[in-house]
Amino acid sequence: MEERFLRSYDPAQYERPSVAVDLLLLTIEDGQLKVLLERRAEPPYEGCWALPGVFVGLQESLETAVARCLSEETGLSDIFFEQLYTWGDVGRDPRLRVISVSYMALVPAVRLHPVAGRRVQEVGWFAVPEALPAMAFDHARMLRCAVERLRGKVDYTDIAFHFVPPRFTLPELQRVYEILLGHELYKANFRKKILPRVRATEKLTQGESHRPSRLYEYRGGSCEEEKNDV
Amino acid sequence: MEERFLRSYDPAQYERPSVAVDLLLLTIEDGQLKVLLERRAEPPYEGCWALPGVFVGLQESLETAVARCLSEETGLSDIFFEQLYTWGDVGRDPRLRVISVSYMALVPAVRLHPVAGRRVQEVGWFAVPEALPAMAFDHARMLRCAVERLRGKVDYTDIAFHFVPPRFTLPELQRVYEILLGHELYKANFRKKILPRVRATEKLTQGESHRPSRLYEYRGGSCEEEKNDV
DNA sequence: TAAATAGTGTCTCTTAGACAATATTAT
DNA sequence: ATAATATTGTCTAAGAGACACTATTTA
Repeated sequence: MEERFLRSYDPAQYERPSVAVDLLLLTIEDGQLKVLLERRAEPPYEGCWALPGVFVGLQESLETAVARCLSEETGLSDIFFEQLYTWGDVGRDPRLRVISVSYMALVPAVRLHPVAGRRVQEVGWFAVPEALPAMAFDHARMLRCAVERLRGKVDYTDIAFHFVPPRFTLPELQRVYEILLGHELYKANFRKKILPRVRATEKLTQGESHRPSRLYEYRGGSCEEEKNDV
Repeated sequence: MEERFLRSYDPAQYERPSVAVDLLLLTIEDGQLKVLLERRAEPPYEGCWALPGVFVGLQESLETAVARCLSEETGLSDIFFEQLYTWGDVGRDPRLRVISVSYMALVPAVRLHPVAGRRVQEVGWFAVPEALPAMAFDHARMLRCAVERLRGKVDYTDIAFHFVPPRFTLPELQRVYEILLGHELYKANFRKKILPRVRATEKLTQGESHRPSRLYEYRGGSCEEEKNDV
């Protein structure tokens, strides 16, 4: 009853938590799923690695905050992302109350090569879950949650396409699926499943000492959201 | 770069949004999916219907806030709920910046009968989507999102079990599935699919002028989270 | 022509979907 | 017996999984 009154009366005057967005920036490189982490320069969790994140300004949407964070980390502004989960335990940050909205962002490794991030801190890409360092706050749990969600969506959505460039070969895409699912797939079956969702181009790969592979494009529009361009 | 500095320095001193939880409290009654709404007594959206919700206190977790809200609305403390999505557009509340974490709560209709809610305002159960009134804020969108999520989870989780009491008949459960999915199912196939997930009891239904139906219990532990007891 | 990878044809087996038949209660 | 609903058996069709075969490039 009191809270009711509180709510309708003047919630603005009560103390509020801080709100942040935290980023699960994922890519696939060297046959592994990798996540971007930053080393913390001061307490708490000094020296630990943490997910990139920013506080949400009073005049910006969650998506704008995510785009801002992505731009800082990669220099890119058209990376696909989607909201995952909001973490609000009282003690998750020992300094102050922070409610954190986590987002998963997926990017093809080739787009990252000239690492154009304007980051000051030390950053690194870590293989998941093989090569993860000690992580700050509840970020290890966030990561597990993200990977679980990603794995779950691989079979019934086209989310895996976000890990390959606009033109890709089917063997290349198959490797992405295999890495995400954690087991090998049969070429023939994979192609039967994927072919309706892609469009063949005229081009073939070149320069390798074996039969070249045809390049395909995503046919789009089917079951996955588009890139969150800004 | 500025935001980085801001973040690591002292985020506490900057203005913060308010954080609320909003509740999609759903049940199945009279062959329809229904949602609980409250009529707003003052602006904005005076007279419109809105989802129940509360502001998140500085010392309570999101789940605690949800349980508090559920208790106010129903008098119950062991209703299943799960987080859906966090809505953070700048203008979604014309008064002040509110970031809202929406939760879906599912309850069997029989538990609601002696409506023990301690609500002051006018509340009502509305059939979705047939009998929805004009809704405040972005709550209509929240509802669509919730129903979509619910429908999507019906086939690959046991979420539908939350709409039936601990002991239920298979025809009863089948009706829940049919309402959620929006189409009829074949008895024989439904039973084949469900039987591994339930445990038969010794009891049968009584008092109807036809063959009685066996009561079953959910075998649990398989693929769905448990109730969020408090 | 050998090595290496790309791409295709086809068989099997599981399972979802459809329908028919039988069972058990009250009137 | 009849009405009404519960419960079971079985056929079919579609799709996932497995494997063998063919194709095309460079060295």
